[in-house]
Amino acid sequence: MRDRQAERRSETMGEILRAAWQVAEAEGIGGMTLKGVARKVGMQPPSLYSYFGSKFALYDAMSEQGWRQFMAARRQVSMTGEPLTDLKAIIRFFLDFFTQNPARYQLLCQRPVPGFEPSTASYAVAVEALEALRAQLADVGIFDPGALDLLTALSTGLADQQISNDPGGDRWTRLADEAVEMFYAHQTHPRKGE
Amino acid sequence: MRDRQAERRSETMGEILRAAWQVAEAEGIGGMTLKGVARKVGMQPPSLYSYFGSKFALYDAMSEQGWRQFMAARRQVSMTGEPLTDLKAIIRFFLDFFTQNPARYQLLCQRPVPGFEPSTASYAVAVEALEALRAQLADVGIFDPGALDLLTALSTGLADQQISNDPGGDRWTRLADEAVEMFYAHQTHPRKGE
DNA sequence: GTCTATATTTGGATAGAC
DNA sequence: GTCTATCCAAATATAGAC
Repeated sequence: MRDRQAERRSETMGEILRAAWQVAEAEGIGGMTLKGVARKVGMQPPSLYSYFGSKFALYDAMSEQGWRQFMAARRQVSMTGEPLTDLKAIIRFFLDFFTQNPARYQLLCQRPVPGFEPSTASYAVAVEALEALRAQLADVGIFDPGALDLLTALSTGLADQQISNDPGGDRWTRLADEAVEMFYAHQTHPRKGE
Repeated sequence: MRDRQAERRSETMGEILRAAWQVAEAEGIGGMTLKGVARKVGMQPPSLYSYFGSKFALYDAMSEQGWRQFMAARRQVSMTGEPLTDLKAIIRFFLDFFTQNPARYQLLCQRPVPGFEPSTASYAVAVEALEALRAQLADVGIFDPGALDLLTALSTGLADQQISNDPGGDRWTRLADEAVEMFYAHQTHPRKGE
């Protein structure tokens, strides 16, 4: 038999999370307040404590949800089977996903809230996302861990610059394909020892 | 005749700034409080207002000072005259300068404090730093504005990943030379139309 | 489960004495 | 120029009624 009680509860938690993201987007992740979230969801601030034990717990749930959404959306990116093309698609997706929502980038990829660190559960999903990128790289024949680190630096760097210095624009995101080509060429045709 | 009054004053401002950086380093840039700064400098919080009109004004002074220190330290980097070698040195310097002090990176390269934006004076120094990098690129024969953006993304990406995911280590900073080689090779030997 | 009321803390900022 | 005292606002969190 269905547990309507539990369904309702998780539904409300979803509403709160959605409201939290909206507030974070508008005020910055550090500027998000329980008052703002409560108002957006039509509650009084104390009521939120029935669902999340603290503000940090809410941050944590947002973090985990963010990475789950990342993975879910990532699976929707259509792959062609051509390695370089697919790698480009993944990186473009990464940039879209995060530049589209700077608060998400801050919470998931940085340490914007003094004192807050994601729980192990939330961290695990992030690791999963990194592992997916590693697998993608392996598909195109790149196995060097340093290459993976270089690619994450390149990706987050583009996202970060885009968000910080040209919000809403495409000054950096439009360099995505070129960046991947540069990266790919470097990994597959190293200058050293050739 | 020397204005001892003014000298004393600017000296004290320097002390406050130094204390502010220490607090920011310890608590995160967003966790910096006037109380903490005052205690570190041996004052009561209200006394700070004789020197800085608000917390944001203090942030702004820190930002400007940070970029000035960046430029000053940058000038000390010894140049060989060999384009690629010198570019590597600049980027290594950039990474050292910022990973050495994450709070500095946050304040100077990101938007970590909701509501705070650097004043035009402070921003001007940042622009100067970017201009210096542009000139450096021109020296090695690279004039494409997109290339400059790509290099800033690469640099900040390495710094960001280093600070966020391996603080105190060198997992990303050690990739600096390789990153510059990759970048340089890409700019000087483009695949397209060759 | 949600509310009102309130506790608690904290931090930025001002007033005015010295 | 620095202090004490204080204000004000905001935000997290708890207690207890309904």
